[in-house]
Amino acid sequence: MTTSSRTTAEHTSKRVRMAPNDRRAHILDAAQMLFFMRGWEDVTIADVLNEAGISKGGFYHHFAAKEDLLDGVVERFTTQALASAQAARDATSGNALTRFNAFLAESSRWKAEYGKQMKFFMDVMLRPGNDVLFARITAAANAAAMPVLLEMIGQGVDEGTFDVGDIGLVGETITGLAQARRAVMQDAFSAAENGDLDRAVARLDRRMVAEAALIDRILGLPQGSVTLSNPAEYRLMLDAVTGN
Amino acid sequence: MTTSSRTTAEHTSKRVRMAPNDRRAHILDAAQMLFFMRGWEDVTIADVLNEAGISKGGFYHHFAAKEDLLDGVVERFTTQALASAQAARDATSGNALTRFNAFLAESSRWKAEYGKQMKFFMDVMLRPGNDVLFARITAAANAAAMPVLLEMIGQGVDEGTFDVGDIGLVGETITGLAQARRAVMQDAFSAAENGDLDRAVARLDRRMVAEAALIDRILGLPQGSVTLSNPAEYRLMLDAVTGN
DNA sequence: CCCTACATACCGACTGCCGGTTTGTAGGGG
DNA sequence: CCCCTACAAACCGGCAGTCGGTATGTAGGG
Repeated sequence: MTTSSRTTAEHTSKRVRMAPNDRRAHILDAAQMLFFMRGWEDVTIADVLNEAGISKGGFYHHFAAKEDLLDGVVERFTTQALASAQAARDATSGNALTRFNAFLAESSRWKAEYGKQMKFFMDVMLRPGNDVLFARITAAANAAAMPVLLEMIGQGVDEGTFDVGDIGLVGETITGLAQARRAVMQDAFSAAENGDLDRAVARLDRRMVAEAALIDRILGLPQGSVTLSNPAEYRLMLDAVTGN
Repeated sequence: MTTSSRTTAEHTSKRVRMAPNDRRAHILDAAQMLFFMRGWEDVTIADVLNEAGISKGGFYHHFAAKEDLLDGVVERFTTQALASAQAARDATSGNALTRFNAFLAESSRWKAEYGKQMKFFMDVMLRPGNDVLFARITAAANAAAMPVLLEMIGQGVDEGTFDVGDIGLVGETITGLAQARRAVMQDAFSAAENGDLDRAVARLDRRMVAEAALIDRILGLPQGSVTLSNPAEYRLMLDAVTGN
């Protein structure tokens, strides 16, 4: 009934003033949605303007360039994505392995919860031409996750739980694993879409088990220490896709 | 004095007919040089036209789009880069470890030989905004190197030399290492440019030793099996930079 | 309490440039 | 001689970014 709160555009052409932070967030919402659906190169400023229901001048009052939008979206998204996992790590006491596993578990849970959006995400990321978006997001995510990772590995080394050569290298390798996982993810997603949910879950789980075993080696842990397998959550996440 | 063979542009506007393959290569030369110096987004078709001394019509007669240029350059470059290493592997007989080390050694030698171009390469790749170029090249290089890697790992597993869980995952992890190395490389390059060659060599060598140790673990080999350290070559490569 | 002066959010026509297309032409092999 | 291919050059549509101007507050003096 009120004049405000339109979900999509529909120019009222009435000028609405907002607090800078709110407007920024509002524009970022529109941009993020478009980027995740259609990628970076395919989305024009005009699209964002239309979606956000704002003018060009208004936009450029809050953002210096199209690139700024990317930075903003990427930062918000990665911060969000990491926050819960980091909190889980902080809330867990005990030795490094326990905390590391808590971190991984919460990270996995987050992905399952946002399964549907992850599907869009993955779909778009995989399309060639969207290397930019993907590179930016993974780079930002890695940069954000790295100190968290290193702190845990450092604790493990201090405790004598972990046996590691170059800590930084190990951190990079582990984030590299998550990065390389995207191909498998895409595979699983498409399998799930074709109705073969069991196969999709199995494929993802097989990958995660292999990754866990590799990380055990890398950290100098006995096999079975790191737990990454959680078929139930994979099923949840992949199911969210088919349920559309 | 002759009308032909200008190194840079200077329109003669005289029509010169070339065999398609030659012209293609000629354009790729110009494009590669520009891309490596200024990146992908910053180079316009007009720049390439100017550098190659050809018209737009001529260009689009040989390439369907700007993207095609990227593909062409990337493919040529990665093929070149991998060829010698692959040949070294093929020429070496013996167990998997021996062949793997031969492969790594030749790959390193190639980088040392092309040190100067590598410097440009790294410089450009590191600049934000060139994610596309970097992503494409690494993706292509990984794709090209993967079968070669997998063949060797497979042999090692069959022989019982290697102890590996998921072969594909191991391959991805190893290529991931090379990918993550770029930051260290950039560090070393800039240190070398500031005259601190010893420090640069030491830093790179330290990284390579750590990588080798990690790969030992990943492949289930005793420490010291995989050799990646070669300070003399690092010095050669880094020296080529300062010698400019 | 209101009016003025100023700051800031916002608008929309306009521009320069860039990737790509179309139409025209030279020139060498058959 | 001629025709097909390699090339030239004018042209086009669309995009990111700019700029002069307008609406919406807000602070402070009378």
